[in-house]
Amino acid sequence: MLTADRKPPQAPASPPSGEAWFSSRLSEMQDALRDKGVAITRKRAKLLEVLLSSDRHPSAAEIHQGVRAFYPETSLATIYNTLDILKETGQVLEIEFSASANRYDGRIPDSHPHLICVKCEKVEDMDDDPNAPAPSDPLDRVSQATGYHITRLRADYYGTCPACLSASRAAASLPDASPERGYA
Amino acid sequence: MLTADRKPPQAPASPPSGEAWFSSRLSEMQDALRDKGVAITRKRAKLLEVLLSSDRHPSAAEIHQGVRAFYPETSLATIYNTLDILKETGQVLEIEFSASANRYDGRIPDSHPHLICVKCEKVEDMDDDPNAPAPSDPLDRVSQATGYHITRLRADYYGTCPACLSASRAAASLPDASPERGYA
DNA sequence: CAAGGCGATTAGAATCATTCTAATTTGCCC
DNA sequence: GGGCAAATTAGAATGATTCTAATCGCCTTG
Repeated sequence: MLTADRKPPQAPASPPSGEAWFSSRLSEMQDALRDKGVAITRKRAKLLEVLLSSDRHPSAAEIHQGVRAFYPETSLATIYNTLDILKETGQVLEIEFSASANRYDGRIPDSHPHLICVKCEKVEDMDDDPNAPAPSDPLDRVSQATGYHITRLRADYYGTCPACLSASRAAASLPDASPERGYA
Repeated sequence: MLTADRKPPQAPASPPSGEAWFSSRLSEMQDALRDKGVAITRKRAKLLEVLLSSDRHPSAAEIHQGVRAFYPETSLATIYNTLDILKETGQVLEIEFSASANRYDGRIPDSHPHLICVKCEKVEDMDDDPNAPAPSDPLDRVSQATGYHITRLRADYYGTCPACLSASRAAASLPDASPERGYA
């Protein structure tokens, strides 16, 4: 269910709302950009607004349109560029799809489960803790709780494997280790 | 449920192995193709073998190489084509990435968690039930259990949202509903 | 106010996995 | 052996994302 309150860590927040939340989250993102040493231009500021104003986890193209409503000269490159910075600073969560455009969550940038409609491509936040006790099949449980007909759970843990960890430790002493391309 | 042989939860799963397992799984896939009414050609048979022989969750290009070792004339289109059929029949799990090639799991085609190294792009099965009781932060828990340094959990539920469900129900009576593109 | 510098921005080209297309081949049924 | 549908192919098309090289805007300093 999509409940509506502050929760302990790991239980992602519900659809956040309210002017107070909005501006505090906005400052957070702006601070992160400032800390990174990049300018908060008008277009970037508008991008943040667009990102926080939508609960539909917009794609880069949708954000582009939103910003262009105010600054028609904005190019897609600027959107991607800024999203990259936000990703680096952990201020936006990128939800990857290979068959369609990636979607971005600026409201709740920490890992949290989503409900993804395979028909209309809606992406919603879910307040379910995937590690909560499971009385029954999780697909059924979530189906009942949400009204979706859930057919698949994607639960993947991203990190650095033991081999790569020791490789980087080695690289820390000896300079010039193998430069590895990853999913980071 | 996730694997045939029971393992203590929360370890990197040892891949299924053994000749018995291999041929039974192979028959399963072949039967699924037959049921679908498609021919099991030599190239397709080889593709299945390649898929089951690797525990690295190969990409389409890697599968292509594997098949080409035996049938050098094989084109990538055939690989994608056959993978599509396998996806439709639920015989292969596609793990989507937007920044690099998708990966395919033919050994365990049902939803299950993966460990994904963001450096070397290794993809491993994990025998963890994400709905098991969580004594602590799941990222820490999985890190300790696996030796990975886990930084992100992607936990997304795919299904059909209530609105699309009633739309299809309507479409069942009245013909000609809106044809919706999705993540299916 | 002028010059210099540097990050931000731009348009368009490049990339790359995946899908499509139209033509060709294969294998099976009669 | 001829015919036919399915399988396969090479190569073109697609589409999101990234890259590139040039330009812009703005701040600082003299």
